[in-house]
Amino acid sequence: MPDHNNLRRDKLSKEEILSQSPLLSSLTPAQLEELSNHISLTKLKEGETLFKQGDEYHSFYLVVSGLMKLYRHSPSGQEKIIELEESGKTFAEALMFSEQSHYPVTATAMQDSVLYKISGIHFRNLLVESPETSMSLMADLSLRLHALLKEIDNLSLLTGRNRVSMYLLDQALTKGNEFRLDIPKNAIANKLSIKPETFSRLLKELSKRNTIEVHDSHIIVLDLQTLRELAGIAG
Amino acid sequence: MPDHNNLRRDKLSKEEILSQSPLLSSLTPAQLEELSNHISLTKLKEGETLFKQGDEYHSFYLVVSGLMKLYRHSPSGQEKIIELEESGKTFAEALMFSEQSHYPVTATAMQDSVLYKISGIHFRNLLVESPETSMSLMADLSLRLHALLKEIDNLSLLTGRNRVSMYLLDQALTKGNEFRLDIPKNAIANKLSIKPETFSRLLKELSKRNTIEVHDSHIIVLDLQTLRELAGIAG
DNA sequence: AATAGAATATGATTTACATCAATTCACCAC
DNA sequence: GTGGTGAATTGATGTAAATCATATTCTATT
Repeated sequence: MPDHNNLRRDKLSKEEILSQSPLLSSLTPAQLEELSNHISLTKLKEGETLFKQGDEYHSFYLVVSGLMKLYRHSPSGQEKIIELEESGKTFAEALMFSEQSHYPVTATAMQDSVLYKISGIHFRNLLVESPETSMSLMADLSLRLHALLKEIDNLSLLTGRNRVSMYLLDQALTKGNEFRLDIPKNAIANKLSIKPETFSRLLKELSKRNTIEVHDSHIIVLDLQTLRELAGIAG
Repeated sequence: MPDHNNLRRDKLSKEEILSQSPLLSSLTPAQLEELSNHISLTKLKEGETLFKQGDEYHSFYLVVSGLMKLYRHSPSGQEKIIELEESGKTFAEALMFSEQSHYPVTATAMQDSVLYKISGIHFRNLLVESPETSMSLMADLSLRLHALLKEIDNLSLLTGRNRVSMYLLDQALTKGNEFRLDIPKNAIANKLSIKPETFSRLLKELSKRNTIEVHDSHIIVLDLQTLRELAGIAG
């Protein structure tokens, strides 16, 4: 319901959409024009898989609309969501450097999605000619590294309870004290590296403590302070 | 008098040592010469701390000799080793992009160590003129990204038992079936995100199953196949 | 409306660890 | 030697979360 942006987006030209991405915004119009020939539109229905972990790399992607789930398979058949990419985000661009590389994750659409598919080789060539772009890409990579470091912290240093609190806190701070969980609960649980059952129990526990109120996916935060404490600071 | 090696080392020019690093190898002699003015030698005794998590960023480092431990602090005072860097490796180079940035980890010497300290800003300026170097830096960043992704996998998908097996397997494959643990056991445990007690118990368990033999830090792998299975494949 | 199939919720049980505590051992200073 | 500090081991106990099992929705499709 809330997403007016997507409708707007469809009216924009390829170049306009592309230049909204931090990764591509430092390209000159000429460069963008040139690259544009090696960019194509990809549409996916919910549940469709774009590429699989281990597939040979050729392109990276920009999410125009929809929601992509990037996840890894373990040998035992479990999966772990690494990232959920929403409109405006690029993913799998880190791979264009290692010549002969393979996707380290599987990418599947969680909603009907529209993506731009951008040729890794051609973008790479562009980088060689545009130090500016290289710089901004490197800055982006460095940001991601930070985010992953923090994720490792969370996994190894915090409990599931901490992570759930942190997630709710984060949502409350960006969306206000009353909000909807916009992703299915089992996906959230996975992202937080706990089982859906545990997620459910933890939500219930927080309700009982009167820290939050839960009505299906509608959440009301009653006690931000407690949530902060349960999150283990760090926010 | 007897120690020719060290004398030799000292005879290697700064440039020669530096150019062995993948990150610096694509610089032209002139560029390297120029950068050289912004590189200095740093010596650390075992236990000394180079920089702390949160310190303001100014330089990245190349390990000439020794062993550096990079770790993060949790609010509750725990620490988690993110990386152990040995000779030839560079670290903290991902930060040179964000202007006003801070080290995301603490770096402490685990042995007496010698490092080159390389000015982030100056190196960054060089990148503009050296697309090749940018590429290799981006490849490096992208590798690290992968490594962290894998670490996240390990933490969320595998058990401590899996990780210990994987660690031993890895050691066995690189050093042979009989090897020494070259890092204190408590540091290994930390790297694997388990407690030293648990590490000890798991080693014992593997001994009992006749998968390995343990004599203090001397390990003999008896059954590589079992180790492989316990590691959950993936190696 | 009827039924199948997900996603959720709740309960009972098990598991892998952490935690707490005590002991031994090695290494170093004096 | 004596004592001290810190690493490693071993044991007893506690606990978070997974697992297994069963309801309870909720949604989608015919």
